[in-house]
Amino acid sequence: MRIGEVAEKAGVGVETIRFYERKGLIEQPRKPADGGYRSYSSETVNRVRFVREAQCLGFSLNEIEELLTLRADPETDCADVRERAQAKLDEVKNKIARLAGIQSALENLIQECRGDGPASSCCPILDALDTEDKESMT
Amino acid sequence: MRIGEVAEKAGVGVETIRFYERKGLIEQPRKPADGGYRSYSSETVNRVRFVREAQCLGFSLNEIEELLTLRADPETDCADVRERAQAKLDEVKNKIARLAGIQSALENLIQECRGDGPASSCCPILDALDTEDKESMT
DNA sequence: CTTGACTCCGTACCTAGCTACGGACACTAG
DNA sequence: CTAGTGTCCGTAGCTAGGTACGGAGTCAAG
Repeated sequence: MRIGEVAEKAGVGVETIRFYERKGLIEQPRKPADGGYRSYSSETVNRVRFVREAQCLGFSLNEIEELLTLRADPETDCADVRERAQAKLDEVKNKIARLAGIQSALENLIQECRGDGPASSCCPILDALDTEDKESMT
Repeated sequence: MRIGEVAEKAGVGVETIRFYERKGLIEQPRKPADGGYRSYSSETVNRVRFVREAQCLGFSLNEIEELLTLRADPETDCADVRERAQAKLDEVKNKIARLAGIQSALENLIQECRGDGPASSCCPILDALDTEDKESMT
C-alpha cells in the first residue's frame, strides 16, 4: 500500500503520514527496491487512526508513542510494560474523573436553567469546579 | 490584587496572565488610576485555575472561552445558554466514553500481562481500539 | 534619593503538530 | 514519447499556547 492510500483510508493528508513517520509513530518503510516508494501494511492505517483518536482524547504525540510501545516489542519484559500501562491507566482514570466533574456541573447548569428568565444566576460551572479545585493543583 | 499575586495563586507565570487577558479569557482590568497597574479580583484566580484545569482535560482555549461564557452575561437568554451547555455536555460525555474505552483496554492489558513471559502477545490496546473504531471517524 | 522589586508594553522566540511548496523522479495511459 | 498522476525530499510557513527580552515607569524601604 502506498502513502496516498494509507492517508486516504486513515482520513489524513499524505504529509501527515510523512510527519508521523519522521516522529517515529509509524513504521519506517524505506523501500528503495520498489522505485523508492514507501510501502505500508494495513497495520499502519490502524496505527494512524489510533493516533488521531488518542489525540482527540487529549494525549500528545509523545504520550501516544508511549501507548503504542506498550504492545510493541516482543523482547520487552512484561513487568515493564505493566508498569507503563498502569501509569497510563492512572492518568486516564484521573482524566475521566475530572471530566465527570465538568459533566455534572454542566448537567446542573442545564437543570437549573429551565429555559425561562435570565441566565445570570443559574450557571454554576466555575463554582462547581472551584469547590473541588481549591487546593488540588499539582 | 496585582498581576504577580494572581499568577502565584493560580500557579502560572505573569506572562501567562497577560496572554489570557489578550485572549479575552479573563477580565480586562486596565486601571490607569492606580499608577497604571492592573488590578484583579480573586475571581480571576479561579478563572485562571479553571482554564488550566480545562486544558488538562483536552479543551482548547477557544472551547474554554465558550465554557466560561456559559455563566457570564446576565443579559443572555437562558435558552441559548442551555443549548451551548448541552452541546458541551455531549462533547464531554463523548470524551468520557472514549477514555473509558482506553481505560478498559489498559485494564485488559494489565490483567492479561501477569508479569511473566514476553509482552508481545498480551497487549491488545490497538486491537481493542481498532474494533470500536473501524468506521466511526468523523 | 537611590536601590530593588514589581509592573508596563511590544516584540521576538519557542514547541507541538501539522500543511504547503517546489523541483525531481517513477509509473501508467494514450 | 508525452502527459498526468503520484511520489520523493527538504525546507518553509502556519496556528495554538505560551515564554522570554528589553527598556521604561512605579513605588516602598532604607
